[in-house]
Amino acid sequence: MAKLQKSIDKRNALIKATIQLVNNNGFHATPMSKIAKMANVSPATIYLYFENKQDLVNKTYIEVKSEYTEYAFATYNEDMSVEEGFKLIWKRIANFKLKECENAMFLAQCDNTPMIDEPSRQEGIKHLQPLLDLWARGKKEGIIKPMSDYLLYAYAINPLSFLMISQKRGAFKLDKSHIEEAYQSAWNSIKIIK
Amino acid sequence: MAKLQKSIDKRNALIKATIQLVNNNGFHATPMSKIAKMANVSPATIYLYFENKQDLVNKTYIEVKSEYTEYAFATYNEDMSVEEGFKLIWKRIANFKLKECENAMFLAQCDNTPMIDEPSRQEGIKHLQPLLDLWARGKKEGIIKPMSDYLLYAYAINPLSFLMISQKRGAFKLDKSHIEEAYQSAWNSIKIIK
DNA sequence: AAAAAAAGAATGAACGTTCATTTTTTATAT
DNA sequence: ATATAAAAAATGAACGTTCATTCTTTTTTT
Repeated sequence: MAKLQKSIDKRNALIKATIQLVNNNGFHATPMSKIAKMANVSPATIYLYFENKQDLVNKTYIEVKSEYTEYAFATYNEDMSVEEGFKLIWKRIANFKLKECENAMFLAQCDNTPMIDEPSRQEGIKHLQPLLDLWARGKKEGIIKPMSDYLLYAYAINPLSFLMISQKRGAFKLDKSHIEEAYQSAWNSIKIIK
Repeated sequence: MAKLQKSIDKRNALIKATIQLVNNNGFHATPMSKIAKMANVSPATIYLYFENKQDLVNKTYIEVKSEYTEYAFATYNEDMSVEEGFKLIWKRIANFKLKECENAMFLAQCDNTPMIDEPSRQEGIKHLQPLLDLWARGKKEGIIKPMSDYLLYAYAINPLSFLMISQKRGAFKLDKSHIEEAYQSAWNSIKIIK
């Protein structure tokens, strides 16, 4: 395996170009030649950094996913109460989807299509563990509904992806007060109602 | 425009093949030749029924979307109470996603990628009007939170797509009791809590 | 017998990837 | 410091393949 110490820049440019082009055209309509052009690189150069197109997309996915979860959990620690912790993580995720819209869009597309191969998808899922741990604690404490994590995720987190996609399409604008309403809906859907 | 009265069968076979292949491989990895083969038809024959590949996918989307909304609203009428009406529509939608998994998966992929062109997407959205009307009524009656329809949709309906995709990937099985839990979460996220 | 539908083979363009070469960087010797 | 040789990185052009689409011919229907 070659080292390629020099050009992390070039690699980053390729990843960035991939994200933008796939977001706007989909995987099938973004040729390597366009990715190269947008990154100011020869097509052949891509193959010094990635094995092939699939590898480029897989690696891009994993990289963006890490960035996402790192941001989401950056300020969380396990001493917080369940409600407090959830609120914090949720807000960070919402914030990421607003600020890093391109990145978040790319993840959404990957998560909803067969674009990414299965091992890479699994790799991406691992990073969510702290949230699952929080939920486990919440269930034990009788604060969070004793439901499958898939259900919790579907109601607490996934709606943000839909909202972000809608916003990207220009159909609607996600502002501060929407975020607050969304949070209430998310929390109401997973908390135990006394 | 040619009539082609004879072979609605052939057209249906093409639509069905498109759905299956796009579901499993994505748009970019389903060549016309494979669609033709799966439909027992010559590649050239596709062009008697559709203008080109994009048109084939657009038409498939609109057709499946109609089927979906027709099913969703089939037993609903406007005399029902808001809660009753919502529950009914929600359950029909959930049922469709379980029974017509292939179709629902195809819609989810279309809705989350740039696969479909914008006019076709708009066309598909129109069919949801009865649900939006119901929500408008619910807001007026003080039963449903006065939020954007996008937020209501994100929490009440969209999670089902996520659950279906998870199920398709084999990660988890959506059974009767999950559906009930999901319904409660959906309703709790959009109703006004007294 | 004429018209419509379907087929298979053909076409040209686009694509992912590789190849042969050039440019840039690094290491070494003066 | 400078010149030089070796290694690494980058490139543009080229290759082989695949694909969407069309053309010509055959089959089926009217």
